[in-house]
Amino acid sequence: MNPQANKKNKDPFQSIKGMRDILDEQYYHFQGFFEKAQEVAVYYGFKPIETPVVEQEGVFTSSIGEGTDIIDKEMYTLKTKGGDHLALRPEHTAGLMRSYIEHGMQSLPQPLLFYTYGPSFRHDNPQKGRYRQFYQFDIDALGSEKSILDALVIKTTWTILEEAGAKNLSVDINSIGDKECRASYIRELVSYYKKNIASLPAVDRERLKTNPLRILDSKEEKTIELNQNAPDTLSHLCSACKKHFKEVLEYLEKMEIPYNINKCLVRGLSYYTRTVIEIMIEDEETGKMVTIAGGGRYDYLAKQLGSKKDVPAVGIAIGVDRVVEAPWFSKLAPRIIKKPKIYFIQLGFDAKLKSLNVIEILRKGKVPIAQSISKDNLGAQLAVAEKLGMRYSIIFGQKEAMENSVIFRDMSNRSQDTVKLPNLLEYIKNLK
RNA sequence: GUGCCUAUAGUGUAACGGUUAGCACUAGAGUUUGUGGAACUCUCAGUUUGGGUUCAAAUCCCAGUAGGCACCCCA
Repeated sequence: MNPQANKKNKDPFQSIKGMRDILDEQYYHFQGFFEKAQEVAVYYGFKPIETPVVEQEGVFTSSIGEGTDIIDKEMYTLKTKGGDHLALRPEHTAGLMRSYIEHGMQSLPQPLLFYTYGPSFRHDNPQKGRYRQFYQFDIDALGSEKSILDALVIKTTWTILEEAGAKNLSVDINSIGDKECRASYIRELVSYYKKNIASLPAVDRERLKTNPLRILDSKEEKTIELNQNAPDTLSHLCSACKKHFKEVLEYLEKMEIPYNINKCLVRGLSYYTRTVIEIMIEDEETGKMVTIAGGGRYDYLAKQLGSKKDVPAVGIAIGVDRVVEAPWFSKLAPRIIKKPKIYFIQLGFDAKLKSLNVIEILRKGKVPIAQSISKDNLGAQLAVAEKLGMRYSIIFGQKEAMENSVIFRDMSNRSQDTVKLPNLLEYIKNLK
């Protein structure tokens, strides 16, 4: 068998690996979360923005950085018939900054606070809470290097997550410095690892060449041991970075956000500077800490995207799939779902014909209802209404259809009135 | 990209290598049903895909695909 020929055996109509349909309850969970997140973001002064899902490949390669896994093996790239090299966004930040530069937003009063959300794409192997098409909610503050913005972004994210039901969140924070101090720090770090290269596992030797900072959050036991005595970023910060970091921590204390300085916290993306953040929560099943939001400051990204001036900025992305699937998620209901108090029961063909008119009256009167169009008998339908916890039901049968009226039944005391259709809205209004 | 585990109607499940792949729920058609969780009748629908072993494969073997878990990486 030729294994290459087998590759073509894929069912052409099957949904692709790592991608899924979002339906029913789950759809509402996403929608409910996005509504709540927007509400909080707007409250803190963030404005909505939406950038395209596809960008020129260069937007991501030059910002996220070649040598990172995201670019080297996880990005969905495509070539158009016209020969353009495009890519599905692997995250929101690069596109957001591209938009800022392209629209000359430097000339607006700074900073600009944005939120954005939607799908991103990474060609990664799926596992729990991890899909190839995944959803992020991003909070970003562009155009200022003030430390209060780092704190504001954290605070906003924190609040969104708490409103979504998260308890006992933990914030890991670190500073990886700027161009003043980072280069010399990395040099020192590299020389430290080189000195101890004998006890450095193979994976991390590889990282020493590609991205030495990442050795700091290695999971290799030997490396973790080694990292205890590794030079840490904080003591190598230049005075400006040190001050910035200290201020961020002060703000967090004022806002009563508990944080944990994690000297081994670094970021894989090459555009990060100074503050790096990760917000984690304990997974109730495994007891492990799971990252549900992450981000940091990216003061140099703008220049990498062709801006003549630096645009200091800071942002965090929430992994929405992980939030919505978590057992603690409070299943926020979207606003379009109104919880009805009235159950509409219809009996017989004539009633069904006319029932649409009755429903239209109720809809215009903004009275939310639930209804059954099944042909169950009256008793069964009343039972359903009972089960759904309806306070009232409207019974509309042959007789009522003839008489242009409905029976309005109070489920709690089983009393009922016959109400003429023209008086129905008035009658309902008087109930409340 | 790597490793381990898994795959039977829409869902949940059953079937020693051996009859026509069974059951429940759901769905659809119908009968009955005018006041608090109805009954009955009928119907649709399945062995993930491709190979192999065998007289015989849902069952054993190989590969593909998808899902789960872990690594890598990351939100």
